[in-house]
Amino acid sequence: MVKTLKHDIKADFLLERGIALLWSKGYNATSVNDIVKAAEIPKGSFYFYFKSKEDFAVQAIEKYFNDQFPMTLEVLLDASFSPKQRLLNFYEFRAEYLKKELKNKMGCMGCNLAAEMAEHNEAIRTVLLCKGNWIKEHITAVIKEAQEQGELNNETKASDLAEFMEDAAKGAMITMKEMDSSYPIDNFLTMVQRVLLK
Amino acid sequence: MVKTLKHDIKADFLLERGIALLWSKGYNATSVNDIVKAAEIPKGSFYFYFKSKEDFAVQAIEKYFNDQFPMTLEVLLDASFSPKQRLLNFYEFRAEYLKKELKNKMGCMGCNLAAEMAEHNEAIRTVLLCKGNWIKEHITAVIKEAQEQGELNNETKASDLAEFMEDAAKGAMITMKEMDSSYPIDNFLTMVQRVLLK
DNA sequence: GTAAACTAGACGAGTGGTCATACATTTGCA
DNA sequence: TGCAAATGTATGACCACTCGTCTAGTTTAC
Repeated sequence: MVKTLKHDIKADFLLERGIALLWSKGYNATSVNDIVKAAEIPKGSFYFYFKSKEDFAVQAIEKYFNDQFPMTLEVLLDASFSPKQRLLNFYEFRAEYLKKELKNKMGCMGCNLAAEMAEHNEAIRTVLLCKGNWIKEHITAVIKEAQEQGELNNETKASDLAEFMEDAAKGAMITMKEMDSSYPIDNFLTMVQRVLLK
Repeated sequence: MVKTLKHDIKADFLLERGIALLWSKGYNATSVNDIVKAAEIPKGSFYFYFKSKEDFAVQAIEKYFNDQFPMTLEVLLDASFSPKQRLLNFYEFRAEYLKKELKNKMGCMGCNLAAEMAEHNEAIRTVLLCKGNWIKEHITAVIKEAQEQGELNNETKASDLAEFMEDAAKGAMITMKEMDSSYPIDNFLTMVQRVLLK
């Protein structure tokens, strides 16, 4: 089977519909039936486009990060702001998105799937790890810039600070779901502004 | 059905066996079959002890927190240390447990289940929220003590700091699973010591 | 003898995945 | 240029199995 353009366009459409389900319900609660119903294709077609449900999930995670992150990356790299201000803008932008678009409900798909699947599925763990590192590298680079310019002290290694902020954001997103409130992410943002990037 | 002592003991035993499964595999990947096999009881008996799988999960979460937290609470309230030192001991104790007992693999059951279930199951969301608040209240109280004694500055509201540290810990536990490494929780601990509780 | 404690087994619905078959489009060659 | 062969795309019935739940019944204890 050779991958044609048409094939890729339709596979991408299935991924788009499936991401919404995986994001909200997780891996095990999303069935292949759910996905084909959401995409309005017959069941049999699913296995023409994807090797397995696991293969679908791996590709869905890749697409999720490739589609979502560049939008926030623009904010992180916007040359009209100083490095430190770009970091603050970046986290504020993401917090607004979580609150407005997702209504405190869905959090981050990567984080949800990591909690559910990382221990028992190597393929999914690996792609999540890879995409997470990609994001942290970008954040680390901007922290380094800010440190070099004296905007931030360099008591903390840039990559450690990036890791800590990303982890704190993950936790806040989970508690948002638990509380059904924006308080955890608002609190995270305040702490980033007042303590971590002061 | 009247709840006898014998009944409760056996139900508790089922919960104990089930917690190990829920903790590691999550709600949807743990079947009633898995639970009765692990507890070596006939399948039919499950519904003698529990109303439903959801009811089982709610009780399992309650037992999980009631069994796990008191152990760490002792560290948090140990009168032979100052409030600030107790907070540091508390997080260090938990980090050691995650690394040694759980080998970076399983994280916190509450956090895992929140990520998987909070959006779609009110009963589970509610019990997780309630138990999470219970823990945060204890932490908040010790932070307040430390602030009153001048060990910590009171720029940050005690409950906000407690929330932030708990969220950061949750995120670190998820990344631990993702990376299969203790780095995120070690990094969390360092940041708590050097930045948050300095 | 009787009530409470317990359980076997089956229910219907759903699971991820397969496959023979059909139609559509592109290709190679006469 | 014509047309068959090859390839790409689409389909839903069907597989063996598992799911959570329940009823009808057996076993146990007093």
